[in-house]
Parts: sequence; C-alpha cells; structure tokens
Amino acid sequence: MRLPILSILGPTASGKSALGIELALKHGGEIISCDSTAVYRGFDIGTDKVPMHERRGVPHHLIDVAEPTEAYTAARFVHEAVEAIKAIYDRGHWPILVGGTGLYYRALVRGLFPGPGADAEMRARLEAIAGRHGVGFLHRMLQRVDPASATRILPRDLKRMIRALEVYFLTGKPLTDHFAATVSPLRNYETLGIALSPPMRLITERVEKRVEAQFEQGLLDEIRGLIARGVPETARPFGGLVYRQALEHLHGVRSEEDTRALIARENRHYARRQLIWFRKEPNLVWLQTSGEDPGTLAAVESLLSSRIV
RNA sequence: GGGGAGGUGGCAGAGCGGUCAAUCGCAGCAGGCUGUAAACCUGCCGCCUUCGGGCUACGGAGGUUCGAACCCUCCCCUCCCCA
Repeated sequence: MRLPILSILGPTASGKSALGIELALKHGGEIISCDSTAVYRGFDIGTDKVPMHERRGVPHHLIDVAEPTEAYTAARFVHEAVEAIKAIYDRGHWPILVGGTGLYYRALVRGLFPGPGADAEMRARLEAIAGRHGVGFLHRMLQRVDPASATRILPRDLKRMIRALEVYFLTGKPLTDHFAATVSPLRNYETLGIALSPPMRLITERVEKRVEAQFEQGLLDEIRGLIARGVPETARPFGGLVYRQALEHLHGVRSEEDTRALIARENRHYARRQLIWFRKEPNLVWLQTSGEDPGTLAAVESLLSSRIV
C-alpha cells in the first residue's frame, strides 16, 4: 500500500514548493523538483530555490545537479526523475514532483520518443546552413525529408526545425515516425496530478514581491559571483528568465528599477505560458488556490485519501 | 514678450497628396511546443463583420484637390531656447 506519485504543478509563485513540503512532512514524502533551471548549481536566488532551512528536513531531488556550463535536457530530467522515484519508493517514502516546467513534466508523464539526443556537431552544421541560406532553406529541406514535421513546425521556428532535421539525418527516419514509439516512463505507476491556479491578480502580486525580495537578497551579487568564478555569460541558465534581464542591467542596458519591473512582467508572461501548457495535460485536478492556502492542503489530502493504492 | 519644435491608435514612434485603419517596437489578448523549454515560435490587437467587407479615424474647425494623417487658413494645446 502506497501513495500515488503526486505532481504539484502551477505557474511561478503559485506556492507549489510550500505545499509540497507540507505534504511531504505529513506523509514521509521526498520532493523531486521539476524545474529546468533549478538543476544548475549556483543559480539560487533567481530560480527561487527553497533554501535549506526552509526545507524542514524534507529531501529535495534534482536541484543543483548540474554545472552551469552543462546542457541539462528534458531527457536527462526524465531519466533522473525516474531513478529518484524508484529510490524514494524503495526507501518506503513517497515521491512528490513539484515544478513548473511543462516540457519536463510532459516528458516524464508521457515519455519522449526513443531516438537520438542532441548532437552538437549536427546542430552546428544545420545552424550554419540556416545562417548562410536563411531559415526558409531549412524549412524547404525539412519539407523534402519530413513533410509531416514541416507542416507542424512553422517556417521560422529554427530550434524545432533543427531538431527535426537532426533526428532525420541521424536516423534516416522522420521525427514524426519516431513518435509512435513513445512510451510513458511512469506507465507502471499510479499518479495524481494537481494544477495550482490561483487568480492571476494574486500571481502578479506575489511575483512583484518576489522580484523585490530577489534583488534584496543579492541577486546581482550572486550573478557577479558566478561570473567571477568563471561561469561564462553564455551559460544556459544565464539565458533564462530573471538572470537574462539582470545581466543586461549589469551591462548598463537599463536601470535597476526598470529591470525589476521588466522581470516582474516577464514572470507574468511566463506564468501564462505555463498555464497554457498545463491546460493541455489530461488528468490534472485543478485548484484555484495558492499552495499556502489551507484549503489547498485539505483538498489534496482528501484527493489522496481516495487514491491510496 | 521674442525665437524654435511639435500635437498620429494604451505607450513609444514612422508616415508627409492616392497602393494608410495607418511601418516597426512595447504593452495587452489568444495560442503552439516529443532531448536548448525560465528557451523558442505563431496569430489578433480602432469599431462592426456571414471575415468578402462595412464604418469612424491621425488636436479642433474650415479650405484647396478627383483624392489629405500628409498642402493652406484660423483656433486650442504641449515642449525647448532667449528674455
């Protein structure tokens, strides 16, 4: 008898982490972060990692597992998350997935096709072609070798086009053909997914407060420190939300005040995209409250009590 | 008081006689996503629409013209410089 893998999803600042910890404390849970940026060591403030002392002894997995110069991927996430889930159940504990990275969640729950991963050399070559002949050239190329993907991928969506071509050239088979072989890594597990979706007004408010707090906690010093330690500004996590805008500010692109406002706005945009993503996920139970709302905990508890397997 | 610049859709800012409901950007709204995903990409964005189009628009009022956001006259208002 054990609890289903619980997933707590939701947009930024919806209170996922707090809820996860609360539930973990009650039922012997361990948290698996589903966050594409929290995996990077040294990027703490801008990713809003829960500090050690606030974790209250609850183990957190898939946080700080990669160097900033590494390229963490959805595939690696899936692999490590599955390993973590197994290990947690083996310990007799309960795995709780907490995060907001839609692709990672979907990849874990629905699976990725069993094909080749990123190939830096191939990508560089394709990018060079795009640079020389334009994106349209790549799209026409894709049209010839993988018409189905060419229809799905818009002509200017370079990243997806490159991936589709990469898969084709590496396997001789169109990407869309590979899709049929996709299986869920969690197919043998019982799962329960919660989507937190408090009113957007509340998200906006919380995001604004959080951005202020991030600056107060020394976001800029954290960035300076990372650079001083030799992390190149081209490192993956520097290209993401918060860090990108803050880095621009350090380069004098705009004032700190404007940067804070910009980051808050970008966070709202991001929250919207996250929700769009989750809405397409089947089998999620939606709660219109934040993770700290006592009603949320009660609702999840009651869902769990009917789902013990 | 004298001299100069200008008033364009939520902001910012092009246009300077027809092809302008008005470039581009931002904001706003909607959406996509199978190994970079906090990334990347798409559509809408005056009002109405059966999505073909219809209507009202570029500070205000007149005027010139087949035709004006663009030219002329007057008025109103902003900003800068000198006093």
